[in-house]
Amino acid sequence: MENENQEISLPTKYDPNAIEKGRYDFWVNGKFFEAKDDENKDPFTVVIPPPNVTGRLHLGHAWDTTLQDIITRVKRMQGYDVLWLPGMDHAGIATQAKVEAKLKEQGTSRYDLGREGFLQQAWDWKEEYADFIRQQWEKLGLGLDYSRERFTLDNGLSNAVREVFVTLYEKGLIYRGEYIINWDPATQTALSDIEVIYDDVQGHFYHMKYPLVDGSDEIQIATTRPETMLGDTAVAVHPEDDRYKHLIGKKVKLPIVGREIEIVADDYVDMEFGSGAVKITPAHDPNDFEIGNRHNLERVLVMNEDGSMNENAGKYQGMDRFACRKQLVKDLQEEGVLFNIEEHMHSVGHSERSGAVVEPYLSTQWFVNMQPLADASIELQKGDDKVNFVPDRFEKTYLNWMENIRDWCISRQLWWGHRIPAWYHKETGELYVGRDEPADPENWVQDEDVLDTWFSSALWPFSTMGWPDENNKDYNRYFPTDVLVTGYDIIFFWVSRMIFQSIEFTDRRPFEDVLIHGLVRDADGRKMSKSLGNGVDPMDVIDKYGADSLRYFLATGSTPGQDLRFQWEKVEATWNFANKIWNASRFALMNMDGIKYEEIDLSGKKSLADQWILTRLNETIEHVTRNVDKYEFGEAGRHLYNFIWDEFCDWYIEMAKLPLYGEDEAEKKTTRSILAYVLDQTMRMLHPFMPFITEEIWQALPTKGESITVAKWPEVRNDLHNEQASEEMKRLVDIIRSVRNIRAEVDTPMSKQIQLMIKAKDDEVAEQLNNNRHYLERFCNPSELTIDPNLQAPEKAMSSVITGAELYLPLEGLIDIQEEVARLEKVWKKWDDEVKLVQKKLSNDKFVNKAPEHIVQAERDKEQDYLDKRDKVETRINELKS
RNA sequence: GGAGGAUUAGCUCAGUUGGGAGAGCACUUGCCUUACAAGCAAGGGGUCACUGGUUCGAGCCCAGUAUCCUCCA
Repeated sequence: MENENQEISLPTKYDPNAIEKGRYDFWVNGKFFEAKDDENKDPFTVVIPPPNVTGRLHLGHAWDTTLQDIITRVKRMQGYDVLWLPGMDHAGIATQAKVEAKLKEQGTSRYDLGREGFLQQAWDWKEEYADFIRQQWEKLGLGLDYSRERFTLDNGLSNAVREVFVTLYEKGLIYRGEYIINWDPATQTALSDIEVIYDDVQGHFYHMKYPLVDGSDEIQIATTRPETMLGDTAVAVHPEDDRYKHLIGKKVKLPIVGREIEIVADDYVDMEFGSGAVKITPAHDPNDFEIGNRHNLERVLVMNEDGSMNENAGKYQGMDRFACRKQLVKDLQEEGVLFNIEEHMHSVGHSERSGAVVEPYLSTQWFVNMQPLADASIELQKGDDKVNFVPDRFEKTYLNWMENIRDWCISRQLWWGHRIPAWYHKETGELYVGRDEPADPENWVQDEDVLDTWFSSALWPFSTMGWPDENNKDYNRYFPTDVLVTGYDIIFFWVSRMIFQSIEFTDRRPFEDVLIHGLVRDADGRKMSKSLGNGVDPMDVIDKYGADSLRYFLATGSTPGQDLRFQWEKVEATWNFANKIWNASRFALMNMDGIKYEEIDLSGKKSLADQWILTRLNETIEHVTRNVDKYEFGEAGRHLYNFIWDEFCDWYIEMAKLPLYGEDEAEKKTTRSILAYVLDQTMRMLHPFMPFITEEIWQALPTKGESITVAKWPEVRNDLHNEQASEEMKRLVDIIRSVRNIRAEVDTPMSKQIQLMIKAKDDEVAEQLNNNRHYLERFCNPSELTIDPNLQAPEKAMSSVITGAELYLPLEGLIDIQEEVARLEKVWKKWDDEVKLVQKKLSNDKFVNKAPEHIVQAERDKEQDYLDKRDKVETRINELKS
């Protein structure tokens, strides 16, 4: 007995925490999110961009995954066999840094533990944080297929990585070589080009002079990194530079060091810049390295891997690079070598991970020869099977990078990652690269380095599906994937690399579409960062306003490709929306009288409001479906918002109260049916955006099915469409608004009854209005309601003209004739302006002749309407004046 | 230096094949109407950055200018 009316005791306020609790378990236990391998359905696949196992998810993750969740939930409801594959990334440098920090706190280090011991620690870390991330996915309500969760370091993926490395090596696309790479002295590993962030830094330009060995002259050079002079092996000038032509081939004596180095000619040198002479340090600068190659220069490395100076730095050995710079500058000044220091703004590379100043450093590393792979990627974009970037402008960003591709340094001096499958023979030094270790492992030593994390991420769309086993069921069914969702900040890091690896190894694009979104910024438009302390934890937002509010805000807060500012007020506004939905449903449930799904009957005699809301529902279904298909979630969300709040709540529910509170059982049943039906359909459309509240409401409503997650996506029902009803409804709303307006004008609240007289244009309109006079009675609260085409306008009354009718509100005592005339004159002016505007258009022959027929006709209709209104207002003014 | 984005109401942003500018928040006024006062009703507020061009018609298309922001070199 108590349970029967349980819904009536629903709290008046929407409490997200109460609703969201336990719902995810219901979904996961029901296996609603698992791909079904159902041959009767088309597959639809998305792979999650695997978050780093380093820590918490941020708002960017929440945004990215919400978009994917919306896409996959819609597709699931539209009848696809959906696979949304979850997983995480081992994040080499980032994770290793965290684990090392933890070890340091414990007073130990990776060197104490050894490689095996350290890796065990890292795996423990991974397990802990993987759990943490899954909990966050749960709170966000993501419909992930956990039965297929993958990790970049698991056996299958490691296998794929090895296969790719060895194959590329065998094809000559991976090579080992000595090059200038970006060295991070803090983490002591190589970085790829895109892991270096360039910042403009206020530094100095140090001007020095090197004396010629024969003492005949000196040559001026300048540098921003004076400590590298210790490794100078030449000075270069432009071959055409008349100032220096006579010095080419001569030698200068390197100050401090005492080494004799040659003056070489190279047209790389810019004659206009500085003195026109450049010091050359092949081991510490990429351009100098190239010049060194051309002139067979010695490469003198003066730094250790930790950024301290090495034995080649002479008396500076052991000093940190920056301390050395300071001391060296002092010494050079004393010797008179360094004669000027200039303030200088220049761009300095910093490690994306550690923030340390990156050192261009000579080192032996593994590289991918990118040109052939990039060529194939560019070629792909010329065909029908290209990757569709959304918005498409990002294709240019992508292609531009591919067209200016540089070789990819893939080795990292870390322990946490895929160890490079290369071995060196202990005796002969012979190199062996293979899928398996050498047959006689005791004679070989494996390369110490691991691969760049992105090397494994690049394989994610197919390595997660069982590749390289090309007979794998998932690989055959779910690959290529349908859409990838990610931020524009990792187009180069990840999107590009997935594309070229996929082409190379599967001969297909990895995904049909790439939906690119922006960055989440703070309310002031700044990037969220640890140093600024302006980050917002999505879990805090959820705790306060619920996952549904956060998700709706993220999904509708911007347009594709644009950044998104996080504002608490907006999340709160979304909560208000959820609360509105909650209360509308509460109202419906309270008046449903326990109607069962089977009892829902839309065939009964429908009221104007019924017909209208069903028509609007159709239109909303059309708009939402179309926009969701285009990834225009903002537009889709707005259509839902407006439909639910402005139409369903503000008008339909209010109008439905008439039959619901009345006596006619048939009317009640139809109204209940329509309330249930419209809410059911609306909840389905809103579900991908706000999964929790919609499931809660849907379960409470008379609906059929186990869960809204697997309910069918709404479709337009032509049998429930009625344009005529929409027009009649519009007139009714016009009248009600006009009356409210006049009431406000004369300070007469709704509670006070007024007399309402409506002069309909003709009998037809009069009949329509009469058929719906119960609505006018409810919303206008008239003491007396007259609807008559032949109405005699009363003298003392407020009036209003709408399309097809005139309204009069005799308000003796409240009405000031002069004020009313002044008010009407404003109204007249408004209509007169409209008339002039439209007539100007219509008097333009070019418009009439060239514009489409329906546009011209619409203008003619408007002209009639405005003229009619203006004249009626004019007549009224004259009546009042006389 | 190259590429891209932004510029619309006080603030944050929509505006999708070019056909009379919208939302949320904020503001003003009136309402405790039995779903919701975190609500309801009414209202104020914009030379759509600027200058040209295309067009019968431009917030939208084209060219240029200004300011801001990103990416690449």
